[in-house]
Amino acid sequence: MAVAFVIFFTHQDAVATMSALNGTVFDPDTGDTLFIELARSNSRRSTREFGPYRIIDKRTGAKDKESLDEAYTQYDDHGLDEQTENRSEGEYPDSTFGASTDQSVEMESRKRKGQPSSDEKVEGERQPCTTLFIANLGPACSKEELNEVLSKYPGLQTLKLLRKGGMPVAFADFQDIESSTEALNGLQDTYLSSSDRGAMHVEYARSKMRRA
DNA sequence: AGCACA
Repeated sequence: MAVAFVIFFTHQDAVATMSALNGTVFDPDTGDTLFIELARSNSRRSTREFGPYRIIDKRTGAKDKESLDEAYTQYDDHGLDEQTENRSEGEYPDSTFGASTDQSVEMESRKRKGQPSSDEKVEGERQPCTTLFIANLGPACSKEELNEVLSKYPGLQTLKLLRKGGMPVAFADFQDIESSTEALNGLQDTYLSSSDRGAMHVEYARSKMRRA
């Protein structure tokens, strides 16, 4: 029995197509009908693959289950970009269809032990960078106050305080990663006198600050 | 958890 996975752009499209095609006789000789249901987890695809649909059929003559696992393993290895995926944690079950390959089983067990695997970023930690992102600032926080605290650390170059939207956040750029790391470690979980909440939260910024 | 500027 062959198995196929089809990706749709929207959930609605998938459901509509499913109800339209379910039960369709596709082999007039045997009277076999299509059986369609929503997959247990989404196919994972890279953003590069948008546009015309692609057919992926990597069966090598092995039995269906094994060949599908193999196809999924290759598919997963191809250009997967977790960050650009519009997926929130827990929206889908942790185990995908391909989770029975040795590699993903190994990854699953590492996840449970809280260890990063080779091709997985450490949760909550970002790539070191000269720019720091500072959050959990109170509404009364001023640029002057922040500057006072930040300039205790050598190498501070630029400080920006953003107040648009909700609570203010700040970006602080340092001379080099050594300096920004010193400041990050020193300032993490420390309090500003203006704060009406918890301590500052400092991380490496997602992207380095661009100087004019 | 919240990440802009060019």
